[in-house]
Amino acid sequence: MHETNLAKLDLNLLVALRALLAERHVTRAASRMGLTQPAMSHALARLRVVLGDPLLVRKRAGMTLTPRAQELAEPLERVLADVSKLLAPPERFDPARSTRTFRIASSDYVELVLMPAVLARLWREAPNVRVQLRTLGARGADEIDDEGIDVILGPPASSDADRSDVVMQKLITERFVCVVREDHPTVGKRLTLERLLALPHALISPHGDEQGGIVDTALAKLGKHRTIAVEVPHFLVAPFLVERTDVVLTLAERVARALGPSVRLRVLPPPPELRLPGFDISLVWHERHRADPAHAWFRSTIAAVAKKL
DNA sequence: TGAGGGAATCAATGATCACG
DNA sequence: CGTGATCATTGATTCCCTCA
Repeated sequence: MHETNLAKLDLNLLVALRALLAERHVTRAASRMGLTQPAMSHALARLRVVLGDPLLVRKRAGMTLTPRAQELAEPLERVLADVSKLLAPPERFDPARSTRTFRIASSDYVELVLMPAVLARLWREAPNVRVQLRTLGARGADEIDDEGIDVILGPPASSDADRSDVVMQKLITERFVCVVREDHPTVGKRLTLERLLALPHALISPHGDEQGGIVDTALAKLGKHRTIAVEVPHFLVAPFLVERTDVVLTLAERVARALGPSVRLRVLPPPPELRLPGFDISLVWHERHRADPAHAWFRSTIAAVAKKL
């Protein structure tokens, strides 16, 4: 048998071979494996066919190994040890010793609000793991097929519902607030709808979609319209524009909070009649990672941090 | 559900050795 | 040399699994 056909080979024969090589005795090899002596004799006969060698031959002192059998002993042990390792239950993930790299696709919103706390917690338990943050595109869960992305952190995309192989866990619910600069000349402690509409607006529009944002949708239901003076693609630039101008910006509450110390902003609840909906940030991953202990640990760490926010 | 194949067991045979 | 003991091999049968 030059071309080894593993599908046709009973790999258990290798276990029998190990017993035979160790015992040099068919009867004892049989009892070691819990077989009868003829069963082991048959196994030996099959091994002789497969390997094309007598393996054990009768001599005065009993059965002795052929040279081929002696050659086989050491690699056989190696192979069987590898097989045992392969079949053993997965090793438990040890955060303290892991040097794994985790890849996250997310937005600058998540990077600002979630990642500082996540990284702090992560490295407290696993000082040697590494994290790569990638910008989340508009394709939602489809991006976890790319370049080994472990998880997506962001609002669920509309296409995600089609994917049955993707798991989604809601982490935080976010509300919107309005911000103006702290010393804004015309805005006081409250923001009425009339005042809001009188102001120039900044719009955060990550994917540059034309139909405007959530605020515009809410206003349209009231038959109102606002003036968008400036449109920016990133969450984090907009507050700095607000700080130096008279524009009003509607953005996620936690971003406003996180920037509080470094940007002089006044945070105001949006006018209640606007009925602005909130949005969710979810943790999204592919089902294939379910049994991976490292991945599970990573997910639960993120979830635990998000719960505390 | 029944045919077919593979492996185990049972039973018998063959080979080797020790000992009188 | 003959005989009994021990162990491997062989053949028949049984059992179990798979697949049509």
